[in-house]
Amino acid sequence: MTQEQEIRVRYAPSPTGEPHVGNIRTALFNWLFARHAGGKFILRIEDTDQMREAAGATEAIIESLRWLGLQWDEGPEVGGPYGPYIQSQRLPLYQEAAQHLIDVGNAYTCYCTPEELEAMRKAQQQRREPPRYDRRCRDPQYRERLAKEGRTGVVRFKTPLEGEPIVVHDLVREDVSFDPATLDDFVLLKSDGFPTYHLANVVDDHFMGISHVMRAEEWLPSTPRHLLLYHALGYEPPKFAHLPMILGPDRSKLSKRHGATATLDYRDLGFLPEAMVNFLALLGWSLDDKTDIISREELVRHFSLERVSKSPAIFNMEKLTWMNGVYIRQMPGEELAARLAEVLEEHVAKKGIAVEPLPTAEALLLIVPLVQERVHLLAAESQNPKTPGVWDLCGLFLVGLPEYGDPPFKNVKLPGEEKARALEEAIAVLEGLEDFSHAALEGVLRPLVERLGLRTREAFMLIRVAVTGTEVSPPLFETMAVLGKERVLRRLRYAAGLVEN
RNA sequence: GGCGCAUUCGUCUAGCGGCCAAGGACGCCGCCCUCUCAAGGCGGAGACCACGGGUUCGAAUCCCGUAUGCGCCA
Repeated sequence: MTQEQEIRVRYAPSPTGEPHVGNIRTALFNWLFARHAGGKFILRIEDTDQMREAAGATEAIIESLRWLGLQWDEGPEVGGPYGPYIQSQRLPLYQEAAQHLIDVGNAYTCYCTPEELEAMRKAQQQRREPPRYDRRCRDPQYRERLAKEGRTGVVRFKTPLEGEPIVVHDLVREDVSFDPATLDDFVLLKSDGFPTYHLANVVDDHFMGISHVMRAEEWLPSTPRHLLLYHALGYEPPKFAHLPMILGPDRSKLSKRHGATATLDYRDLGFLPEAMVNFLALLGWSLDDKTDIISREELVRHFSLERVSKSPAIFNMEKLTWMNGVYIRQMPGEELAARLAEVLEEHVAKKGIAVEPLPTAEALLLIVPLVQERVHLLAAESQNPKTPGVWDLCGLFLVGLPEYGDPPFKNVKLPGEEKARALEEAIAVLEGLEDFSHAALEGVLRPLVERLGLRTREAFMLIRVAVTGTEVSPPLFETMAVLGKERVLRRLRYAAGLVEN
């Protein structure tokens, strides 16, 4: 009974929309568990709810998994020995199972109409009874009378009316017991011949040889039904682990209201898959008391269900953003340059901005040292001033003249004539400068500031705004060096003109 | 309403009976570095471990209630 069994786990989403981060976290844990144990990770599409199916959802699921690098060993697109891996293509299996249960007396056809069920429910509520199916179609005579009216029915499971508590041996929550008397005769097959989740997942998990079912905690209450089904069908049940949910900031189940929730939204916001995996792994699992940055390989090496926490977690975007910055800073310069180039190219094309050096990876390589530790998100623009977008950081290196504020030197606390004089002096000094390296620039500008009797802080802010258009930029001399003599002088002259007015 | 799960700083968490007058991280505040921002360094505020009872020489850790939150059923 407890013979060595291959570890086979599955991620079984319904294609009802783009998978949100809580959903994909379940996929991650399954993937980590499989990789850790050297087992198989299977993708199965549970598309038996025709009403809720959304166009493109399966593609979004696949894209999300691919983005995060969660490769599946069996499933759509890759096949496998237990296919098909799409439930709507496995209908005969469920119908056979349902028929078998009818044959052995563990299920029956129920011909009650939705209206009758609704009326039943209302009556129960008035009598302050728990609303559930009253099993009237268990009576063969009653049932057959309805059948003669030509009604189509559903197949219901014959739940034991009483008995020993059903105990779920959950790998995360220990033993959880349920009183069978609280369960009703749930539906196995709907009138359209499609199975319910309960039947389909039990049948599939059995035939696909799933050893461990790891799913969100919301499924825990239906697990006793599944156990009953396993036994009635003569299947050996898998081991169960119910994972804590991920909640929105208001502590309710994550939903569209909470802003970005779809996994792919995070890609579009400029998050790296490595950071996402790291962050998601730590939402409900931890290695020890100090590890926050952990590679995919280390996660695989250390992942275990014992260290999965029981309580739900709130998705904290600020921490994710910080973590993303950590990964960006760790990135090799060439790689960052290529990623920045990608983002900038698209942005420039979309906005129709004229750029002087084209944002190629090669051109960006010069800029990378100046922006790497300032980039938190690989997206062109950002709503948050604390985490500027790539364009905000790099744009000034790519345009002929930057955009100046209005008024341009609002926060430079120097009288107008002082500004003009300082800029003219700077232009004069720089015109004569052959070597435009940052060291050389510093070598002439610091003495200049001293000669003019200005405070370095104010003087350099003046030049910064003149050269970059903004009060926040990478270090001045490095920035000027990258821009080059010609562009720096052009900007200084333009800015001097602005001051005159 | 019934059933179930959960409950340690704002957030993610460490803690599986004494090492905890509770540790780390994000965020926040201050200082340092400094031409601005960022990064980095240092420091700080922040959790009577939901509450109430037990058990024990000793409880955040075990047990029982209560409360709250969440989920499932319809």
